[in-house]
Amino acid sequence: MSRARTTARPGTRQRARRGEGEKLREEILDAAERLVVEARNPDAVAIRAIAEAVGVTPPSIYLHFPDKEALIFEACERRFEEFDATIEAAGDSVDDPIESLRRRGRAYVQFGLEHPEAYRVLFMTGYPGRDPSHAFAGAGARSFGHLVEAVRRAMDAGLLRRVDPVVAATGFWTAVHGITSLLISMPDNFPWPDRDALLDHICDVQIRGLSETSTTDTGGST
Amino acid sequence: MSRARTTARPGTRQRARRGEGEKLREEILDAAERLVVEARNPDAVAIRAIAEAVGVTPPSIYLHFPDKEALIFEACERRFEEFDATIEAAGDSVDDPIESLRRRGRAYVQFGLEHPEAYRVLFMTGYPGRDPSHAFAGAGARSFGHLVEAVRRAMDAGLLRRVDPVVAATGFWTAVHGITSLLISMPDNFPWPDRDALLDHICDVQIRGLSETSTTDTGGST
DNA sequence: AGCGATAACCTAACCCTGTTCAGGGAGGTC
DNA sequence: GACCTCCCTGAACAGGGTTAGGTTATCGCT
Repeated sequence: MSRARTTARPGTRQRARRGEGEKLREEILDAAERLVVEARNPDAVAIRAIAEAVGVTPPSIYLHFPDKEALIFEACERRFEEFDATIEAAGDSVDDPIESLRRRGRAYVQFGLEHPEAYRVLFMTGYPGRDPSHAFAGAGARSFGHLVEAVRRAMDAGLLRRVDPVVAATGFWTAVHGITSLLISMPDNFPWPDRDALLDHICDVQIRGLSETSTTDTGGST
Repeated sequence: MSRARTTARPGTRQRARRGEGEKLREEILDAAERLVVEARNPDAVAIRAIAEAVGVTPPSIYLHFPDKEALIFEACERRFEEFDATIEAAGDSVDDPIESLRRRGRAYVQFGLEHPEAYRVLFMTGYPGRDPSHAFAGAGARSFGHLVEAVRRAMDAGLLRRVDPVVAATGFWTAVHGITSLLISMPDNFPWPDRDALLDHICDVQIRGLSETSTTDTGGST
């Protein structure tokens, strides 16, 4: 209960036994995630601070991670599985495919807002040149596949227009990402309308926009 | 045409005359914007590099900007006016309020992708504690006001459902921001569907979702 | 013309950062 | 006990943002 977690002199930590070198790796990831959450800003947490929190010297970090960016990314990436599971649970909590989609959207936003640092690192801070595609090829692709299936189920039930499910799912994703990321990155005093009303509206527009037979025939552009 | 723009020894620059101290400020902003675009990453451009590009020493920068973040933000903020004007022009290029909204959406995404660094700084990199609200209270609020009016016009023409125009405009904004920001920050090899088809779909869903009398009655969610 | 005031800028340094290189010390094996 | 190997340090490098204090050029004024 009273473990000294915030600081630890190097040497404090008990050296890992032989063959248990990976133990330090996990401790580093734990500390990194914790510090990122506390600082509410990945750039503000220093490698030295992470090392100190673990009770180890900075170079030890580089025995397990190529650079800081990879470490931070991996620390945040671990939330990805939980992210997917949370959304799936929300989606499975109801039978109606439409309501299921709505709950998925709400769960997505809620999870993002509950883990803004991880969400930011995963979805908002990719720079050209950097390539964390493995993350999106793994847990990300799986999670996206779940969304596609949810959309497809609604289509099969005749509740949504038959468009390309992948395009529809991508559009749904970008919509919920839009509000999530803006809620995270806009200044605290940004003049948002009522949040719940806005979220309801956004999900509503998605569902309506994907539904059958709207009155306005959306003709081609140009 | 052959001005040495990339480097300049301090002292190279001719000292501004009395009362023209603000000249350096503009030169700094120009250099900062140029370097950010070249580096495609705001964090990668150093104050020292900006100073050198202008032909001045680093401390001179702090005579005009409180810190690096403020400098970079202001350099990117200057695009905001142009952003608004571009969207307005696109929206005014057609009479039909619905098609006008669609063109606004497309113009928004296009502008964001043409100025990804500025877009990122303005809309994707706000951290809690940082407060650039003046930007959104100025050009941002004006631009958003234009969008609200465009939505209201479509409602007045009986083409959109009568919901709160501010909520509808906010939802529209978050939608186009969603795809814009993800196209900017996802890895280059991310498996996007066809971009044009996706953008058309997204605008389509927004329009349909805001239109009158969809078949599915979207009941309240708990 | 000369002088002081002051705006405009520079010199030098501080402290912190990510990262590297070479070395030391504990655990297990013979 | 000797040795080897894995786990980790000590010390340093190169570069970053930022600051305290000094220097220079310009301009109004006499």
